[in-house]
Amino acid sequence: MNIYKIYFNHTIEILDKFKLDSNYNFDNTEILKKITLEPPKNTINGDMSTNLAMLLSKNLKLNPKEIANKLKPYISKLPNVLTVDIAGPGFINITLKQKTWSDCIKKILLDPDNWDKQDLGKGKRINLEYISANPTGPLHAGHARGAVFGDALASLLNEVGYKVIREYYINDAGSQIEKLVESSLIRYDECNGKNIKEIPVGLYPGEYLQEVGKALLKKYGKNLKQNSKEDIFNLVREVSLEVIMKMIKEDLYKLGIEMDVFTSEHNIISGNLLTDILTILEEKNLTYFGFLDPPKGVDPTKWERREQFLFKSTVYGDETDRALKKSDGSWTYFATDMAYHLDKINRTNGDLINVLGADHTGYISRINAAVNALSNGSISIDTKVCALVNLMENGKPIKMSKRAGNFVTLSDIIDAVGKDVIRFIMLTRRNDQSLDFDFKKVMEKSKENPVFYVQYAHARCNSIFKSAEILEENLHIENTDLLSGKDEIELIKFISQWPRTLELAAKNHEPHRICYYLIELSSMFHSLWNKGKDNFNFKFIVEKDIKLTNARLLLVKAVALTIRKGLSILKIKPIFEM
RNA sequence: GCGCUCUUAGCUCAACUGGAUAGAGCAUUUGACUUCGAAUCAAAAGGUUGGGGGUUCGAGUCCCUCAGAGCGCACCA
Repeated sequence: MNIYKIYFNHTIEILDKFKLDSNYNFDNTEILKKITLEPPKNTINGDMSTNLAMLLSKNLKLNPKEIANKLKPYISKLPNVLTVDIAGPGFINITLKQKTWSDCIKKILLDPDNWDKQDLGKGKRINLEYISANPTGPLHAGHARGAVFGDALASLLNEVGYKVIREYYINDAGSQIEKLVESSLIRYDECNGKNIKEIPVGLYPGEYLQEVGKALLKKYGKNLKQNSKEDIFNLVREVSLEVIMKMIKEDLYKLGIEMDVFTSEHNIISGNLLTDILTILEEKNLTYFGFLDPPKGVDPTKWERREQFLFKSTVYGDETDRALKKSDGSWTYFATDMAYHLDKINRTNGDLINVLGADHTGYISRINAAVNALSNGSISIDTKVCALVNLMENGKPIKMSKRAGNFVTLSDIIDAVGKDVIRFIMLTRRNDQSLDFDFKKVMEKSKENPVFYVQYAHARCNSIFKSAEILEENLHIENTDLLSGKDEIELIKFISQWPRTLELAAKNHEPHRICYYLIELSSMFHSLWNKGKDNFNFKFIVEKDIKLTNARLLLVKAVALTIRKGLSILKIKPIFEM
């Protein structure tokens, strides 16, 4: 039950009626795209506001206010309208009867699980690829943001009716895997009692690889190296990946994340997909052997002009064409990634979303071109970029150096502050803005810490039920029209905006909106709570008035319910007692 | 050098994707606990949305330009 949607639909009906009645002849397809019905930013402008008159003014060549006046009678006739005002440059502001709002609480509580359900996705499938960290070591702090962002987005899209596939791409091919194998072998020797001294530069020095060494020793004993070179490589590769992916999965699990699909780059390469993309591209005449211009900034002495096998990504807006094969004839990373995207397209039969780190922004346009070419433009891909996270300790940045080995792992952070705190804080900024994560601040029990602030509001709700000595679920859903205080009604209006917030967050792929909504809802609730301190009449529990108390407790219940809904999308546990 | 992403109050950030007087929190000043949890609340003050142009009924949001920050820039992954 999205009340704003209901009146939005009324507005569209009015447009049709108005067109008919007034004999105006105009094409309203543009207007239908731009028409809005929103809660105004400032509450003095009523409950809902539409820009319809302003949009019509272009077509009718009339002053928007004049049109608004003509529309006014139509809107006044809509159900439960108290007043219609024309304001500013031509906004039509609607105020509904108070009872409409108090009735909302009734509707919400009569169907608490489903009142906010909306089927935007209509069961459509979406493939959401996120994290996809290289399988060469455990996840570190920087991975947390993309992980949480992707996971919250998946959860959010599921909530509004999409069928989301949570996918992780394992980059288990290429030179970094060769280095991993080499590094693992050193650790194997170490476990075998050999003194290994320092790990050579360029290899992976992390001690976590000792786990791989141990696993190798356990599985193959002391004679692993008697196998052929190729066999050793494959055996070590397999065990290394197994051990490290297990670490990664465990860390993700600790963060509340379970992926649906893990796809291996290695498998993509050994399958038929690369010949498939070649067939598609060649059919469209999108490949050629040729030369690329040197990029402007590159040192000319280092530039070597050579012929390459290229994909015409410029056809789809990329800045330059991209190489598909290396000079030794093997496929480039981009080519296999293209094949991987074809794989996703085939399996998903729906749109794609990629969540990347900020250091991969330069990669987006070529992937867009690839998806466009491979799907004939029928599949859309949205790439969300997560900006940097600055780890701080009490306002000062924590210096990390991979070489010195003192980088903070994801597991460290989870152990330090808990998964719920990480999940919330990582979403308190838009994804494309960099974010400070301060270990001290996120653990603070004060308003400065938004997780605490929201949880505290929820705990307070619960505390009221305890004081009233009634269980939330035993409240009778009646007398809601006793909710008549200005702040009570404002709070109800804000709760009524919840489905709208969900919709906006889902459509724009912006889960941070959920966090901001919850913070504001909590703020309104805390405020109302304190009203009762200034004035006895505003307390939720009014000793001598059971009916009024019941009505107010229903409002509190709706607040608690909405906080829980929001948190559950973020996969955060609500706290009932601090 | 080229491209992408950014720049909003002293600080950290929002702003319903083009809407009305740009909103919060910190910090500052001042108030509210014999009463449902003061871990909270109320109020004041704080702005030429980096500068300059343009598009239109209307711009933080779109276009151009300049300045600054971050990231990326032929076979790596």
